[in-house]
Amino acid sequence: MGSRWGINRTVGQIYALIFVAPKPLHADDIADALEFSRSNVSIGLKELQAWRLVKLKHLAGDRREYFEAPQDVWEIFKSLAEEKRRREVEPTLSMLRAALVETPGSEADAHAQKRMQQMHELIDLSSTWFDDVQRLSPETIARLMRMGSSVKTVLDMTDKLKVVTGRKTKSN
Amino acid sequence: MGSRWGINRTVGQIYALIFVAPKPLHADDIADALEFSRSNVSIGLKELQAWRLVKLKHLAGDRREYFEAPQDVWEIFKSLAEEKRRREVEPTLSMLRAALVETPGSEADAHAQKRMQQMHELIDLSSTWFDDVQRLSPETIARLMRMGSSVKTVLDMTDKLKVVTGRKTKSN
DNA sequence: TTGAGTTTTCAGCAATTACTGAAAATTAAG
DNA sequence: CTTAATTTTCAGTAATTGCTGAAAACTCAA
Repeated sequence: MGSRWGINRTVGQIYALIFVAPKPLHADDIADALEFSRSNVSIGLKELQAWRLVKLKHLAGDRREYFEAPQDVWEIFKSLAEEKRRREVEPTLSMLRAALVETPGSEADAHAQKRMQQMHELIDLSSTWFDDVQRLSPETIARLMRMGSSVKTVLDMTDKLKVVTGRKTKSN
Repeated sequence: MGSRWGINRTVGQIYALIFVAPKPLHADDIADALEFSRSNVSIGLKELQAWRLVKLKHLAGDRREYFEAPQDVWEIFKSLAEEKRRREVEPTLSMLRAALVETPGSEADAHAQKRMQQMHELIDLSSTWFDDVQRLSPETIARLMRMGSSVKTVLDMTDKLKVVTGRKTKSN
């Protein structure tokens, strides 16, 4: 289920187990529950740590390493998005930028650059936007989301207000 | 580059070529340009059609099938999101729902359900929201995005207005 | 209806990715 | 320092996924 987030099946299973568990787990718990080899679990946990999806906990009087998932699901979502951005989005943007500074050698090249420019703009805009939104309080985000498409009405209303009071709109 | 959208390397390359090309291409063009076997290209194109990322075009006086990418990048983004939703998000939500109607057999089960409930809410909320936003005009979306986090100010302002005029807010 | 041009299918091979067990490394208590 | 508990590494193997060429199927013009 949902192995399309850049992590593979087993790592996903390990994460799911940690996510639903009522208390932190250690590697043997996991290997035991899922019937994976101990080494497989070790690698999986490393990967989950790299994605910052699990937190390492040391329990008093126990040398073993315990892992747990953040309690707040929105937190999880943010980590995932951040890592995905760092690993995939940013490298893509860099490559596009590199291609855009080349001098086009033909009509076709020039056209390709135009297309890459469009793609760059879209990706850049979305990721910057996501970054911004991420910084809002969870409540504000929830409010924004619950509004759905009626956000348009609010934007329109705001524009009108600004016109009336003689202020310039931010957009355009 | 960006093979994490659920399509593999070769399919990605095929798409990139079609995307930047100034005019529609046919399968042999692609096989030739990328040095893939004809069958590989055929399969790749099938997949791109399934994702609705390329459009089939029949050119007059030529029996071959030509393919091109939508001109509007936002269109591309929407197709991708829609398909991803249909293929990954919806099945995930169904599985979560199925797990949520089970009667928990233990404390641990009950806790697991609580967690799954949280996850379901988050995913459901985000995907419904995306659906809603998708229906806005490209300009409205662009405006919303360019606003970034200052959208909060607008929401706050709106709330105030509603209080003054005695109307209930939509949120909460 | 035939056949040339074109696309699709698929069995077999290649490449990649994932998993295991055993051994090595690390860690902390005694 | 030693030792036992624990984690990590890694070579070998298993499983999965991707690619190819050849043959089959399709399609349209004549």
